[in-house]
Amino acid sequence: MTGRKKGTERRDLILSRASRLFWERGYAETSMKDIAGACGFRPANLYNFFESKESILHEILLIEMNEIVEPIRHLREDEGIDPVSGLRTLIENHLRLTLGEKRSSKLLFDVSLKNLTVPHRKAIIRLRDEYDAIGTAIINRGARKGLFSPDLDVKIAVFSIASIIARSRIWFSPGGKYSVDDIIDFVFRFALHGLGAERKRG
Amino acid sequence: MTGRKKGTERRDLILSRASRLFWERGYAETSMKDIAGACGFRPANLYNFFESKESILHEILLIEMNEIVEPIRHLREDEGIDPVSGLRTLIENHLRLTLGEKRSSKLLFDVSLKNLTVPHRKAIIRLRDEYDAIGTAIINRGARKGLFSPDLDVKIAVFSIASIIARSRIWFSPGGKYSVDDIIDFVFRFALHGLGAERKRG
DNA sequence: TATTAGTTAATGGTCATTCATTAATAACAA
DNA sequence: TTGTTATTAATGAATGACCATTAACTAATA
Repeated sequence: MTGRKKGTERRDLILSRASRLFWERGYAETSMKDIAGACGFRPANLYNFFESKESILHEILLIEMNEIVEPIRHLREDEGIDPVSGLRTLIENHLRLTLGEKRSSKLLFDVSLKNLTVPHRKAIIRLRDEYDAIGTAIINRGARKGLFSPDLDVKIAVFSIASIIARSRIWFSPGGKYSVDDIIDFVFRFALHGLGAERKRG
Repeated sequence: MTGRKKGTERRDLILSRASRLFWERGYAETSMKDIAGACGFRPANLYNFFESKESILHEILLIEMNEIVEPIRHLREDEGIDPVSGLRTLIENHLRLTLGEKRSSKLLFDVSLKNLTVPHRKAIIRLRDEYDAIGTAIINRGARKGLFSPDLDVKIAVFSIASIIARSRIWFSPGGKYSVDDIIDFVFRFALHGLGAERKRG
């Protein structure tokens, strides 16, 4: 009666179901039994595909962090791109991923880093630092061009914008008053003005 | 050999030590043994002062949420107060509490609501809603007076500002490059401009 | 035949909580 | 002041549940 599927297929299934559970309930509150159950098999079988619970978390964070960073990586060095539309791209990409299918009310990234082993944690933090560097580069370029306020601390600005986005998970309810595009428009305008850009209408 | 202290004194000790642990490690990652150990006695003794682990969490959240809301409660109705300085007061009070002594890298509020029983959760959410209502009132008043942009969604604006503050816990490091006052100044300016206030220097 | 998805059962651990008990203090009576 | 009782801080030990992980095994497939 035991069916069989290809290996990578099973890995993907586990990652996807575990991701959903981690986001919904949190890492500590999700058991291997829960994950196995959501996949339709027994806990022990998970160990045929992953070393440990922690390694599942690590792989999920790695994948999702890469999804955030990869589409905007080119914005870091490219001097030709308008800083304002660079900012818009960063915000839009990050928000679409944050409020997309896997929507939930928890903050997996913020909270679960401590559950990782040191090398695993370093790998995730490297990506987070890259995100920060991209945002910093865009804003610095804008400030140099006189588009943004010159005396604003850029590091805190990037943290602030990322915070609004990351935490939108908590209060956003799909099908509610606001669409994802509404949020994108708002956050873009809020950030743009926050950075000191001129307003079109006084 | 068993010493004795007054009851409320012990309750306060437990709340203070548990709060620190919850903020540092998270609720699920903190055991009753940990809390008892931090207080200098055995787990069983905790049940002489609290009904359960969950009730400890609830009381902590209630106290700390009240600390945030109480000092700004009067701003909700008071029409006489300048909206800009009202905004400043809200941000400053919230940030000082967020980055104060109990500084840590976790987001207790955001994450641990699910660990509460329904009535306990409702009590906390009522306070969170009150916070939102205060912020909304201030910004609405400012928009009516022409100080802030008239076509900005006020609800999302309040969420955004609160998100920057709540999440500053994660990246702020005391004794580092920035002081708490630096952060307050930044967030105030960022929010003020984000809301569409005129800038002093173009 | 070799591989591997999947199983059951067991291991050792931790967890929150309860119970019965001890001992120190407070409250009160004589 | 002394003796008595009630209260309560604090304990050790036990309970039952759940946890991540391992080992030994089965069965389908390539």
